Amino acid sequence: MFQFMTVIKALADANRVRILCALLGHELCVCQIIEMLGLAPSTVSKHLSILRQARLLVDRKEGRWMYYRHPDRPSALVKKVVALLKASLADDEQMQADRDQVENILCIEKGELCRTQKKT
Amino acid sequence: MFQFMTVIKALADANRVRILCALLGHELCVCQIIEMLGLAPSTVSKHLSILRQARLLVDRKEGRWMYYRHPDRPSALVKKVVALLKASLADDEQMQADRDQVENILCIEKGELCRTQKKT
DNA sequence: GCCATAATTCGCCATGTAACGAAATAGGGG
DNA sequence: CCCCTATTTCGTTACATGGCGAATTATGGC
Repeated sequence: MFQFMTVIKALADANRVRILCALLGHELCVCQIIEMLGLAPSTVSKHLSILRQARLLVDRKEGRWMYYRHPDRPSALVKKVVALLKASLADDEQMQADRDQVENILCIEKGELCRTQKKT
Repeated sequence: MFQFMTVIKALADANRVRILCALLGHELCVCQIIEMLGLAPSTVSKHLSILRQARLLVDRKEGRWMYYRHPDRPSALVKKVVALLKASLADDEQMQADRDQVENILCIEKGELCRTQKKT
């Protein structure tokens, strides 16, 4: 029950759902997720930590950059939840827009991306 | 997205999940749900209204009594969510305890049940 | 029609949560 | 070895949510 509620509560925020969907195809660096959501780094970091605690995501450190992705061997619950996400939001307008934006973000060099974020 | 978030947020409370699980086999009267949860009538009524708005439950009025149950023709999303509930919480301790208690509650005559609640 | 009562709505309070900016942490490059 | 910078942690604020009791609504029995 506790584990179930942890996972559901992690899903109970639209920005966290957007993160999960954006990571469906590939892993992303934190600064790329920040760019997609348009939120403060501290806010995004908190969201990622909640998703990590629920075992919905895992992280990987590479130098100064931190990457997040879906776990390689997810629990049965996580697997079902992700399947639910895919089935329910595949055609969602917001998710489509996010996918498009991530395409653009992936074209920007990461150093460049972070420098831009500091200014705005 | 909005609909998805409505359903997930409705699930993001342990007492509402308990209600959904308790209603898996049969419909229940509000006073019976109140008895199972041990919460104030107004609180339970609010929870039920949230579940109804998310289309996770439907209600049926019979005289002074209001019955809640799972919808007869649930949406694809609701169907999947309920399947997830069943799969994830079938062996849950709390859910088992609730099932047992509902068994007992069903033995009490509803008028009697409501009278008992007014006193305590 | 009036009273009793099951349920809901309303108003309030306490707690939880999402957002931000500032400060701290960790890793690479000079 | 020190600095620069990507990320996290901390402290604060505003708002959402869950809980209760009182008042309201709706229905059946007298």
